[in-house]
Amino acid sequence: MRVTIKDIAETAKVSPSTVSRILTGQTDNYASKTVKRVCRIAVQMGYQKNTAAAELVTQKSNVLAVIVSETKTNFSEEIIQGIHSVALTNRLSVMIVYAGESDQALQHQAIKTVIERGVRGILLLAIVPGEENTRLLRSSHIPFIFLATALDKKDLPFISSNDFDIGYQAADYLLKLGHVKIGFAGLNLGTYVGDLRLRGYQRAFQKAGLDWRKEWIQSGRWTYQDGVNAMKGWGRATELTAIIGASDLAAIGVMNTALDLGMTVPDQLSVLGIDGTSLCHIVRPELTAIRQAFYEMGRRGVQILINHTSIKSTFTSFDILPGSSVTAPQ
Amino acid sequence: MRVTIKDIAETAKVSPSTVSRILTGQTDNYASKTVKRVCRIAVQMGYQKNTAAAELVTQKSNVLAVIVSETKTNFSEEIIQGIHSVALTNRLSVMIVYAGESDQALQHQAIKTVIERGVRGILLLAIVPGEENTRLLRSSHIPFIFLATALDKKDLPFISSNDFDIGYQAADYLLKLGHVKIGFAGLNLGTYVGDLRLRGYQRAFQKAGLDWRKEWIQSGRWTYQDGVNAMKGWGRATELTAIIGASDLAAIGVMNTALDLGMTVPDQLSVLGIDGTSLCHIVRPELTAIRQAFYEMGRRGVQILINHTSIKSTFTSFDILPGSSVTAPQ
DNA sequence: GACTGATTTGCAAACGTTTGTAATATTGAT
DNA sequence: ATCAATATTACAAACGTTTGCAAATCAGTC
Repeated sequence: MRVTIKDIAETAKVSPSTVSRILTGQTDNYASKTVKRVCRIAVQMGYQKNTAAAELVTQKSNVLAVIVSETKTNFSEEIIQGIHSVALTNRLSVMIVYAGESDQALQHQAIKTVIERGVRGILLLAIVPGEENTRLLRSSHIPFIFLATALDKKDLPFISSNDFDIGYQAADYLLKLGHVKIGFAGLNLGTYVGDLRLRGYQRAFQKAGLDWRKEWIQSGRWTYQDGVNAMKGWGRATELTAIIGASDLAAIGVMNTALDLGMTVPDQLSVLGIDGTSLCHIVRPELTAIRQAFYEMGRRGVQILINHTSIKSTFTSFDILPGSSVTAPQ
Repeated sequence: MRVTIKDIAETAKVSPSTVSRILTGQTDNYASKTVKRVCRIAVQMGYQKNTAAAELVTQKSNVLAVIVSETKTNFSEEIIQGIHSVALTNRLSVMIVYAGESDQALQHQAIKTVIERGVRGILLLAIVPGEENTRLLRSSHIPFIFLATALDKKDLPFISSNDFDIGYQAADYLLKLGHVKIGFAGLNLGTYVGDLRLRGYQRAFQKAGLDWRKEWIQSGRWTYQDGVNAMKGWGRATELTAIIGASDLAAIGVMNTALDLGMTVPDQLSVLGIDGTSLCHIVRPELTAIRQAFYEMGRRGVQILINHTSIKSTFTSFDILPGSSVTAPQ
């Protein structure tokens, strides 16, 4: 029912190939009056290109796929905005597919869907792939890159912060302020990222010639609730004078719970977040945090995928987002 | 270079049509040993269906398009999750395209993109379309529906809350608690939604036999900053005893600013949000809010689009999300 | 008016799948 | 062995676009 290139060709008294070339902008070899007429008729008839047909014959698509984990962190949005910004200037569409965080079946489904669509590139957000899904990605010969999560396997390309450095800098920042008993809440231990951040934290203590204790580390899965639980566990009378939240949400969980327990932040307890998302500004006191370059991750990810250079892992930088939740120990 | 249905057909010594039918699950009319063999070979050869080709011939796609406004509200995520949940069970993919909030050119671009892709349905999030884009949508004959924003034009289908009722209930809730001087911050006046909420607010006053004053209404664009500005404008010595934020963010802006001014919430000033997103839980005091059924909007939107019944506007219900930011006047 | 060269346009194949219809193979009864 | 009925598979067209190459048209020159 839709009007096709053929219909236009007929009413314009030219061949379909002429219409096609004109509509795709190859107007150089055409008389300008033909170009005008064809364009006018196309608009008049309400022509809409059939992308499926075009992609079929050209064997390529203008869609970027983003596979997002369901995880309840909140930085995805920022990354996706970065992705969109570059996609827009390159006339690429973005298709977003959700996959469970570690549900390999859902992941598989998502990856398969986008491969079958022959997308131009695949960006995987905060996703840790299993063996089989790694194979699937590779076999597709579609460029792909992982964002916001470093990976164990050295041959999978990713863009993320250096998590060891994050752990190190977070601890170092507090140590330099004079804190010596520093908690770490909500870390997902057992994951590559979680373990790295912890090692960075430990290294900072080592460099400072100080000891850390096991009970200062409360693991979890980066969530608000993990922060709440950690703080409840330590309790009001804790020896800790500063706490690092493994994510902004975890940090806010810690902070709110501390406040609920009747403690003051930052005077009695300093709280430092990791991520530096917009949440930091809307809580009181404003959260001081290690700010990751999420927007930049998204931008760079797309750029790497569409430049046909080799796809290699890189780190984005991070800095301190100043707030009011951290101070020197009183 | 990718392995096609033909390749499978050759190695399996059957015709392409056999392979196609088997791979699409029409196994009823095939000998089970053929089915087994074909499936095995397909997997072995690493076959991935070419969706573009399939969509071209079947003339339909399994993609739902979501057009999202860039606006800095934060409920989109919840709606999108609702959309995904229904999409998943119906084996539909979701393509998300960003468009400016009221930039008609960007909107046009986004709509055109998804139409050209022949998507199965279009969901427009918090978008107010212009004349031309309305025509474009209509002419495509693709089912579409607007979410989270009611529309002036009676013939455009939407799913949203009844904004008049929201304004009414928000004011009524505070009036019933005994407040009589109630502010309203961040409303985007001049938009259909903003005006409706204000009229609801006014009606509640009227019903209570009370008067409201113009300077109690501070317009804006639903943002955090608008809340901040409104509260700064009223100042510490305001006569107001309660304030409605036009969005959660606006309410939080009001609340934080009030706290920064040295006021206490809710004792000196009650603050009520509109939306009821997850933000309400992470601020202190927890924000009491009118909670809209965003997840439900997403779910219902998809259901309406894929059931081939007529697409009509409906309202979703809302309720009060209890928090600690509202109390009776002291 | 024929020839040249440049400009403009058309032909036809191809992309990989689906599907209506036709063809073939199989089975069981005679 | 023959036949009918059924179970299984193959043929071929179609979807709407792009694109290499060939064809047609045109302007200018002799």
